[in-house]
Amino acid sequence: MTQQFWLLKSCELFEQLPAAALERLEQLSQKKSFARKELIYLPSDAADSIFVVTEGRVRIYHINPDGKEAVLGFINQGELFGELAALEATDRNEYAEAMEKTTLVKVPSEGLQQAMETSAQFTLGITKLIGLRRRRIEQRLKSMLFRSNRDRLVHLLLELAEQYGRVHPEGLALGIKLSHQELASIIGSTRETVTVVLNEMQEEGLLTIKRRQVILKKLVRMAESIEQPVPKLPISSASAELLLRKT
Amino acid sequence: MTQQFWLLKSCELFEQLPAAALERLEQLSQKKSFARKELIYLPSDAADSIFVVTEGRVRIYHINPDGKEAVLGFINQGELFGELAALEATDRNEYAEAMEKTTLVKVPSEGLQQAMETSAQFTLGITKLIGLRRRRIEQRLKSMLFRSNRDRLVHLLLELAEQYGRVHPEGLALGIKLSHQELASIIGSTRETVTVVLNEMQEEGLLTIKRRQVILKKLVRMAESIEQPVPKLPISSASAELLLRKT
DNA sequence: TCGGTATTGTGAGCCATTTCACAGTGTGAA
DNA sequence: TTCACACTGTGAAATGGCTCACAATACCGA
Repeated sequence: MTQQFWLLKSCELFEQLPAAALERLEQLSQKKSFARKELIYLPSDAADSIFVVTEGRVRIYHINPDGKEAVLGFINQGELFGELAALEATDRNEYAEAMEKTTLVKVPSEGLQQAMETSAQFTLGITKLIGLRRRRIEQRLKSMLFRSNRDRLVHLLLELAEQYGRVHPEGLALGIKLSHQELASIIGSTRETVTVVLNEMQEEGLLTIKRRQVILKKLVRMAESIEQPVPKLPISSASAELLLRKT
Repeated sequence: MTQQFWLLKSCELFEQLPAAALERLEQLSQKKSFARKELIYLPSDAADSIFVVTEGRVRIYHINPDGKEAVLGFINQGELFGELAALEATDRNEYAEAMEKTTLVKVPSEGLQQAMETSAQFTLGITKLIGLRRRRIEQRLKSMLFRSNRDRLVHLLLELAEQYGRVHPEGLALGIKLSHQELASIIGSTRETVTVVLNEMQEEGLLTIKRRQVILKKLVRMAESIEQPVPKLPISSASAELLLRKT
């Protein structure tokens, strides 16, 4: 029990809870480990808990009637998922799968609801999280609705840059490795098309791919091509400026 | 002031507030009227308030670089919109337009935030609303990702049935009139394609169109064709059963 | 280091959807 | 009732993206 205590601290959100409430929540929670590619839940499972990722990375996705996957998002260390379970007791309605060796803390909904009653700040935090993710999804829906395959890919790369961008001598490296197949299942395209488009963009000097890692070289030009603002990067503003100067 | 009092009662959500809080909120709020096709806000407007529809209907949409509209949703009497303003002070990031003569109550974010601190129940209500709408959007995204144009249209019609369905001698009539252009801008297609597909479905006896009103005749078959459950209809279960028996 | 598996590269043919252009048709306002 | 305008219908041509099939790499565990 004491070992487990403070586990939830890995997620910012829980810091807003008073110590007593946090402790009670921890006691209700349990730690779980998953191997790479192991399923955490399926659509038909009851949504009676949320999960905090203490280590690893999780992929949330749907499978449609003809077996294709549609990726809804990735959850990283320190983030939580399955949060709609905090609101209503329904089904999961989606798959969650560990992308690598992953450990989670499973927090039951009842405990969470108690916590929400305890702290308005905490509730607000949950609400903001749900709202933020809704914004992201709306953004993706918008880009799905009337954009070409290539534009959607550019869009996705910029989004990934915002979330996983790291400085690299040649540009901005994406700190997440995704196969062409995975990229395709995010933008609703096919593996082959993604291969072709990525290579086109490499020809054009917009990016390079080294050892399956994408490095964006012309952020500004890419952003302009889809008439979107250049994303805010998760790096120091000095290096950002340097990067952006290269157009 | 007294005239205005109780305006917010038109929206269920506010019933959860204690009378005092409600009264304060009403005093901060103001009633506004809009003509058909009048803009309520644009993407660059600051999101500093939410709106409750007391009369009429509102369309929420984006416009993409080449001028096409992407409809995100409709807001009916008794519902509210712009609710993400309750969480963060950012831009609207979308258009809101009155579809017909519409009156709204504009509630400033600060007042709302006060109210949220007052009542955990109220906050939970807001959160559920945001969560529900997120679910809907995810659903739409999913159907956009890997479905044909026709399937997306069927999907949309069933969704509209769920929201606006009314019993009609020949089947289930949709209580909302949308032009082919509008349908297209919801499913990310073109006006011509929607025309063709709708007529195909009419040929097949799945639906009829009378005076620009769609009447669904084979709900079950339509739902099966996209491998979705038949939607819960907003009508008495007796008439529902009768309807569904016609396959 | 080797072998097997996962991933990427590439081209030909095909098909759903878009685009464009124009002809009907309904509907509401004067 | 009439006129104008918005909406619907339709077909030909162009095309973006998908499917399929197979080759070439890269990567990882033993």
